[in-house]
Amino acid sequence: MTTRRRRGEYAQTLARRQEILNAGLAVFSSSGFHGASLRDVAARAGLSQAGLLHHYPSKEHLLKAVFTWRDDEARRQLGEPVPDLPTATRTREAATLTRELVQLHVIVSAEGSVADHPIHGYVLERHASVLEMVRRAFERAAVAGELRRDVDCASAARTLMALMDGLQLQWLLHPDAVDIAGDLRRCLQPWLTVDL
Amino acid sequence: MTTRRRRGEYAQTLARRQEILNAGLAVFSSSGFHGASLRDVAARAGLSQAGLLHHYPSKEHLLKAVFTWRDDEARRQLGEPVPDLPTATRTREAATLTRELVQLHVIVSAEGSVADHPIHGYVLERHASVLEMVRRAFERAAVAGELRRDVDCASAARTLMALMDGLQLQWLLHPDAVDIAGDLRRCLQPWLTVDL
DNA sequence: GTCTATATACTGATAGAC
DNA sequence: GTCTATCAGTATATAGAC
Repeated sequence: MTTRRRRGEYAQTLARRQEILNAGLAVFSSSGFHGASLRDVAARAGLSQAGLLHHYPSKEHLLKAVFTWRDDEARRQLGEPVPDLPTATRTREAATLTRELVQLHVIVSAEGSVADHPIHGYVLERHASVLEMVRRAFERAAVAGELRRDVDCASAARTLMALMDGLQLQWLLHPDAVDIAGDLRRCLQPWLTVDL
Repeated sequence: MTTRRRRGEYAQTLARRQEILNAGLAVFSSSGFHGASLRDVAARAGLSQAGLLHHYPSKEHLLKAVFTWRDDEARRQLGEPVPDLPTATRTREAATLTRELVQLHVIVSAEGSVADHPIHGYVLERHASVLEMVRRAFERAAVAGELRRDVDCASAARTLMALMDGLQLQWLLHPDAVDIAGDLRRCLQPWLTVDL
């Protein structure tokens, strides 16, 4: 659909929007949606607030753009389709936590849990989809005989996801007093028939 | 120190402040600190914004007042001093979750994880103190022989707390698709030598 | 203790020149 | 595509009458 564009112009616009997204990430991740100001984002991206609104017509549009950009990026990084449990765990352990990204996730998820928040639907949807992905990973582990028979996949998925969310918050508060990978392993291990 | 006050006046002021705290809880819990407005709080408490500021001289003071009020209440309800692990778990299970309270905790904890947030220090402090309380509960369980020898109390405490935080967020998003008590039990059980 | 009125600042969004 | 200028709305906080 967007084929046959004059190369130079398009690339420049894309680059500009990327700058804006980066700036938006920085601001939203430290102030949430309500606390953020478009002028602040614009200043960081090196253009005026009106200039910003040319690319993203409202604050809500911008937040959604930042969010979907990061989600797609994360999905791309984790790899599609759904990886198996040990691989996913190892990938998670290897990934360096970026304060900005973790804060965006934690703050916007919390804000978005309220029904009338502009991004509520999106947060809901994403949560369900990630949960489903994790559940499928557990089910595949079960089929592969890596999971103890008495473990319920849905419950395990909920637990694992809750744990990750909680640990990320802890890491934000006390980056050095936390052992995410270790705590995850120790919580998961009793459910498995194989070593993590 | 605050003895010998004329009863009537004092009680009336206290009641007024309590109304304001209730209103503040309602507003802060659905909009966080940044999204909340003092006019909104004042309106719900049935007085003007200037009237509100007479009792709590700034937005920050009000948030702190709401927060400490709720914390004290929670501590009082859970019982001091630190209860043992099975008792605490059972109390937790019995406590009905109030959307307002859970949201206040989740949203303000998330917002407060940022260093320059007005309540950052408070969130940090409270997190550490709760974590310490849970750790002590595990250590007492260990002494009582209720804990498996290979379980590290600090790690278990972090994990349990992270799990609680994460499950509360999940409950906000999908109140019916969650089994907090069950998930908690299934996660804790492998560490214990007794049945929960 | 509560009010009205107000100071001051910042918000998101729009209009229109270039 | 970017800007300046501006609008209308809202924010917290203060001043001072009652």
